Amino acid sequence: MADAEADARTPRERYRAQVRTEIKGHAWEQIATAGASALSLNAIAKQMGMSGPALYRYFASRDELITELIRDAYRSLAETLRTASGTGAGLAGLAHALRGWAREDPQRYFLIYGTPVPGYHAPEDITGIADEIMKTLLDACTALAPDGPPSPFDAHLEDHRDWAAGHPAPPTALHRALTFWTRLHGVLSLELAGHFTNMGFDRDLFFAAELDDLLAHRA
Amino acid sequence: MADAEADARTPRERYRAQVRTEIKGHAWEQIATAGASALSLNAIAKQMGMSGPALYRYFASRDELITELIRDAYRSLAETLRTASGTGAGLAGLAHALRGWAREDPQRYFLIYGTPVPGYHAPEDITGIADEIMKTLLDACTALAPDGPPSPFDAHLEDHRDWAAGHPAPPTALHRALTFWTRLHGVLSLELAGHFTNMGFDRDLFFAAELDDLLAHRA
DNA sequence: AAAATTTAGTTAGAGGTTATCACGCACCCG
DNA sequence: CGGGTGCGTGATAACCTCTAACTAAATTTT
Repeated sequence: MADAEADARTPRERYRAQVRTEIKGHAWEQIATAGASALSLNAIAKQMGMSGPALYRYFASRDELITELIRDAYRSLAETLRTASGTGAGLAGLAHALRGWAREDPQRYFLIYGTPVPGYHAPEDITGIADEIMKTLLDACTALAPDGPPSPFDAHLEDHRDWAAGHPAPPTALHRALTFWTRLHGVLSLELAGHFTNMGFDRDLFFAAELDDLLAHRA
Repeated sequence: MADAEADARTPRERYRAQVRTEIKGHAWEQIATAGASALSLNAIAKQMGMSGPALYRYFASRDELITELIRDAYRSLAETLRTASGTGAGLAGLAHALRGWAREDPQRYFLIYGTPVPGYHAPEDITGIADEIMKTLLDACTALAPDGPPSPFDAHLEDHRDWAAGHPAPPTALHRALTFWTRLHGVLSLELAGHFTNMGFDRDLFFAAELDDLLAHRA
């Protein structure tokens, strides 16, 4: 969890960066145990032994802190997937990396893919990270041999591939990337939210089955 | 939106029920426009022209109000699906009913399937409604002809079918019900959260494609 | 080195929230 | 028509975010 802003020039900046990451550490702890809506700047300050308003030297508002956490979550996910992509394990490797990352801290996953708050819009640079995530996903999908003729929806995607940001993936790969995303999110999100808890079946097996179907896609 | 508790015996109970539903009405309004975490009892009271603590005559706490809203959301979804099931449109009908219901009020959908708050556990009777939803889903899946030999995961489900609550669905139907749920939730959840907004493709077409794949499932 | 500036942290306070309490008043039932 | 029941009130406590004014310390400039 080495923070990028830990190595700064002047001692002042070093200290400032260190306090910022310590604040974020306590914030993550609170989020993991009580959810993002229960995050309290006051409580964080108390934990750090200083009084409330001091935190406003480091984050302009509660929303800015949360935005920063969202940014870090995106960065962490992007790095996890990039690493998994580097091992050459393909789409399946990406899937298991995603699931591992999500189960490691469910609330972090929900910070990205959970209930949206109606007013909120993520800052521009975050969509950049999201694009990188999509890129590694598209890479893995392109690596798979195209299996069968493009479906009608594949053709539609071919005509609306702006979101691929110039990635040279064939239309079937575009489609597979999309379904990879939505299907795994479907399983994962319900699993993490505890909707499977009294259902008795094996979550690992179900995820694996869903992944298999995703990989063994015929035309 | 006729509430079940609207027709009560004594005038007192009638009035009480009416006020309760009016409170819930304002609550839904707030949730739709600002999300559940921004729901404020105080604001509701102000809207209704009475002062804060009065609402505690009708709901013991903010949590109890939200729980009641969740209950109503489940009931509404169950009824919607039951109705769709009655029209004989099959699984596809259920899918479109689900999507229509979700898009009608995204925050209501997320109240059920969105980010879980770590401490919270839904009361017993809500799981009963969830069971009914699963039942109508299993009915529709059973109505479809079983297509091919059961997969290994189908076999696993056959051994862990407690969640089906005695429903006589064949294992392939159990599996299809599960994937229907998770896959459509995956698409729907990301769509409602706005993750598709700048991607250019047609959400209706994508949903239809995902549904087609779900229905045309080979072995 | 001393002075000036920047920055961290403090307390006080405004305005918001949930929730409890004690009280008055009105309604409904016997 | 009297008396219990229940509704709504204001006051209050304990939180919350966030602003403002001030102190003290560290850094930078002269």
